[in-house]
This record gives sequence, C-alpha cells and structure tokens, in this order.
Amino acid sequence: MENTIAISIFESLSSGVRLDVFRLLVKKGMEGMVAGEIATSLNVPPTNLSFHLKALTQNRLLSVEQEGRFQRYRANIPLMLDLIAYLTEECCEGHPEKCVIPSKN
Amino acid sequence: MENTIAISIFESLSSGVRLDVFRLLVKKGMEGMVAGEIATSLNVPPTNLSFHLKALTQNRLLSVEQEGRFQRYRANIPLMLDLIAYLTEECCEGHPEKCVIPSKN
DNA sequence: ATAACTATTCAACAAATATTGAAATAATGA
DNA sequence: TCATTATTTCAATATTTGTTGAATAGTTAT
Repeated sequence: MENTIAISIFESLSSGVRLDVFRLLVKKGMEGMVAGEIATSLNVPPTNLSFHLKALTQNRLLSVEQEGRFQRYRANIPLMLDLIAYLTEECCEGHPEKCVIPSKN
Repeated sequence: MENTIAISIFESLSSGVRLDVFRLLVKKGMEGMVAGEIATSLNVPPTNLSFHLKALTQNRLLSVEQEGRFQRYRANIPLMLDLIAYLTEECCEGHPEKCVIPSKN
C-alpha cells in the first residue's frame, strides 16, 4: 500500500462520525445500508452524513451502489485488511518477535 | 478498545509527518530513536516534530524515555495491535466468512 | 405533469490543526 | 560558571476540516 493511500484512510477514520459509519457498515457486511438508514441509525443530519460518506467513498473505504432512489453503502473490508498489513509490515527490522512492550510513558 | 481511544489513534496517524514517525519507529522496534535523529531522518524542523511527537505520545502511540539530554521515542506496538482487533471485531455480524469483496465503487 | 421522497451540492460560517521562528528549559562538558 | 547541545513551549498565523440550512438533482408513484 502506498503511503498516501494509508494517510487518506487514517484521515477517513479520524472523525467520530466517519468511524461510526465505517464500523456500522463493517458489521452489516455485504448487506450494507442505504444513506437514510445510516443517518437515522447514527442520528446525523443527512447533509452532514453525505459529506462524510463522500469522503469515505473517495478514499475507497466504502463502495456505493444505486438502488432505485436509494444509495446503498458497503464497507470495503479488503482495503481495511490491506491497511492492517501495511501497518505491521517491516515491524522491528523484520524481526517481529522483538516487538516487546514498552510500558513506560 | 474505547471508541474515543480509537479515534485519537486514527487522528494521530492521519498526518503525514506523524505516520512517517510512527512507521519509522515501528521499524526500529525496541531500539527506538531520539528526537534529533527522527528530525534529521525525516527532514522535519525540530519545533514542528516536537509538536507531532507530543500528539503521538499523548495518544500513547509512542513512549518516551529520557536519556541524558536526549529523548528516546519508541512505538507502542501492542496498542497498534489492539487497534487492529478493534477494527475487525464484529465483522459481518459475527460471520466474517461473509466478508466478500465489494469491488465496485 | 406533479407531488413526494432520497440524497447530494453549495455557500457561509465555525472550529480544529499545522507550521514557524523566537524564547525558554534542561542536561552536559569545558 | 559559562558555553554548548537537545528539545520543548509559546504566540502568531496559515491552512484544513466540519457543520448547517437552503437549493438542487434524480427517482418513483399518482
């Protein structure tokens, strides 16, 4: 994964609204949810939700499919898995067994 | 993991500078790096780096230890692993085998 | 056609974050 | 003690991001 992609994904998930939306859709899996359901479920004004859905979709964390007059959104779970791989790669110079806990702060 | 903690971690990693710092330190593992080394390595002005190191440390993604007049920073790898678990939990209503790829965007 | 419904875009404004140089703090060594 | 080095804090400013209501566009049903 490219650095810029990873940054955009973290940006996407760094807002409370967007993280809630993404996790809600991760739970729903393939079924997904239409925009209005998401708005009701999370109690976010539609205009604001739309702003966040757009950001998530542009960064490919969500896919969107038209369904009559509804827009159905789904989480892009494989992308999330790629991100996880990116975060843990090259851990400890290739010796992940050395990843010991630094408890002090 | 709490929602607010997850958000603060994503916020931390949503800046190019901070993501670079974190990944650099993940690579270094237990060895870590002192602030000046990080500044030189990433070509970030010390005053700006300090701002980002503070954010990362407050959100517990980094630990810091004084070493003479140096400050040695290390990545909190276990916290990163907790975050990953948080992201994937409850996937597909508890049926992660259903997490099929939504390729369309 | 028109009315009802779903969702997005737009423009204005509010709020949060990032960046910088100068000054301050703290540790070391001459 | 005094100069040097490492890093952080501060204050000013620049930039980015988030929120809202009103207007718009597309879809369906009458």
